[in-house]
Amino acid sequence: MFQSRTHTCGELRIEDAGKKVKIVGWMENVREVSANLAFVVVRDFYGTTQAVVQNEDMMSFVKGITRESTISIEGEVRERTSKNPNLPTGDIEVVPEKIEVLGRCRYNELPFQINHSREADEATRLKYRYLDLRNPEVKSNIVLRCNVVAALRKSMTEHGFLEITTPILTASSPEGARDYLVPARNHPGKFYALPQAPQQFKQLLMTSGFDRYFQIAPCFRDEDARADRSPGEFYQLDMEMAFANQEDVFAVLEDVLPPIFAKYGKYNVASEAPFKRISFSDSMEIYGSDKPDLRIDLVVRDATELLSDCGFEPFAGSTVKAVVVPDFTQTRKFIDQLCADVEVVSGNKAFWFRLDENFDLVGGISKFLTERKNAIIAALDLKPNCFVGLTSGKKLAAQKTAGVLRKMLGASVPGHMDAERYEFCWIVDFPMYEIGEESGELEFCHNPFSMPNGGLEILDKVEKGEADPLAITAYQYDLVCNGVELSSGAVRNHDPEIMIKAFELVGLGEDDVKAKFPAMYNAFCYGAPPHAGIAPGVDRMVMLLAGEDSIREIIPFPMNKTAQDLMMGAPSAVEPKQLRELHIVLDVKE
RNA sequence: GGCCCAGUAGUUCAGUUGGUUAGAACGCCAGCCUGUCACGCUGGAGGUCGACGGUUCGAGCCCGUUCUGGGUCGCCA
Repeated sequence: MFQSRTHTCGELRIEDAGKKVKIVGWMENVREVSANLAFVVVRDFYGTTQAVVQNEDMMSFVKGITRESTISIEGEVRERTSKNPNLPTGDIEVVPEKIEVLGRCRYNELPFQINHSREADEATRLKYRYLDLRNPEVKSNIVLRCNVVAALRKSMTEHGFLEITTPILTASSPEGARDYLVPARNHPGKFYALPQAPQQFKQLLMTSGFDRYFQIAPCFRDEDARADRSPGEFYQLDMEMAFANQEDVFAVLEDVLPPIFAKYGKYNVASEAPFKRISFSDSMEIYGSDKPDLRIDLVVRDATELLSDCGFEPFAGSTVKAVVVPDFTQTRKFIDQLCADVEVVSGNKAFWFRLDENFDLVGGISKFLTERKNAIIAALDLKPNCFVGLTSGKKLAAQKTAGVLRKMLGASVPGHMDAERYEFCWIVDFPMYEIGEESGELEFCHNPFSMPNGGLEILDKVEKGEADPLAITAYQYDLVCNGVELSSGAVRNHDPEIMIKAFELVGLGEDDVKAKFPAMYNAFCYGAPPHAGIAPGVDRMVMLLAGEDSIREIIPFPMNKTAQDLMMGAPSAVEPKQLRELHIVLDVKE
């Protein structure tokens, strides 16, 4: 039987000298200094400890052990004659009396070197994720994730929220993303769906009288991945509050998140309550994005009236946006690269000019501007050595391109970004409706569950032609941190009458509401509380805190971009018998 | 589905205008080394240059197709 260790590989100190100990772990390295002197490095979850081998029998035994085998070492702790101040255990070493191999690593060569696994090819890392995770650097992100989740749970519970789990096998939802479907063996031809979010369940909990709900909820969406979006599955800190409005929800997260960000984040400064509130339309106008990075002090200015008729062809009849950077000393090469990068990311061109130290407009498109030089200087408030980046196009395209330009300038021109902090803001007053690009018809902008600002009254006005449906905003909000959309939430529409009216405006009716959301509609007909909620993405939160650029770095067993688990071999073919039981006939084209 | 980037030793990469036997570092193997800690020194093994086709006297390099991976747009109530 395996006898337990007395100490971990991270805890022995100079005070332990003289003690008989047993340590266990992975044999990370053997430094063979001579024929009868070698240093063996043992690594476990907690750290590394050095053992020193000084007799020839033990030397030859150690030489026969492959790296990354698990071993146990029993012996005496002693003070090192040459200490290593860079290691917590660097003052001591273990002199082994007995070394035992617990689990032999059968390979001399690993797919990658454990301590350099982050440099290895990503597909290889994912296939051998259990080895990748042996790397303390990789492991630390998972530990961080555990700590953050535990802190979120604790804080939410302290705020009076109950953690309630909701079904994983549920009904397919007609709106939103593509569902993951699960065939129902006992119901031929029918399917469960994995939840895209516990949205309807949490709203039902509100109608059942649970006042404050939360859940670290797994969510499943069959959509394509991104660097910050894991394919298939992800986790949300899902929460909902009864008899609550937008500000009530804001107050909870403004209380819960900053201490956790400050404690566990790579940067230990987080904005405090209240977070800045920015309307969707202001955010698009000032920052060129609905997820502004407020660490950047640059803003987007409107220059349509000033420049659209200046004679420069791309500006004619277009919206023109400007980003002004004072004290600009970057080279022409830098500017050309910047414009090229903006075009790659946004798909639209960026233009520029400068005001030099002699008060002359120079570079870029300046020759189109000389006639109205004074007006431009006054309107954009230009000082010598100002750089002006310009974008144009339809309003939304000009805004978004300017947003990309702003972000790149902020990140690359020194002095415009205080990067080492977490800067939160709320984006509020999202439009309720939009004209669908494909259909050309009025459609819900986000989801149909949100309460319109103005309630039944404003919807009635739209119906009578007295109000513009595109001007209606919803009590719908995003939480943004450092340019990352952490969360969407809303005050929900709990009134069946308003719900039906909201649907009628997009050409649907009561029957559609009942058909699409039967449980919620019926439940709301039995007396529902006004309620509101939000669901910050746990993965993205941890990614921000860890300072990682890829979401896969903070997920224990991530899938690759095409939603495959290379380690487990998922998705995989199944036995014909399984398919028969599920009443499934495959129709796969080669 | 569109676009961009990458694919050369176990790993990370270099490879000039198309020209002899495709290199380096780390890792691996062997030897040396009595205080290493990214130990050091010497030597060695290790390659379907992602695949297929084309151009050429000659292709890792040029052209075409394709596969794989990543990024991005679409998509993500």
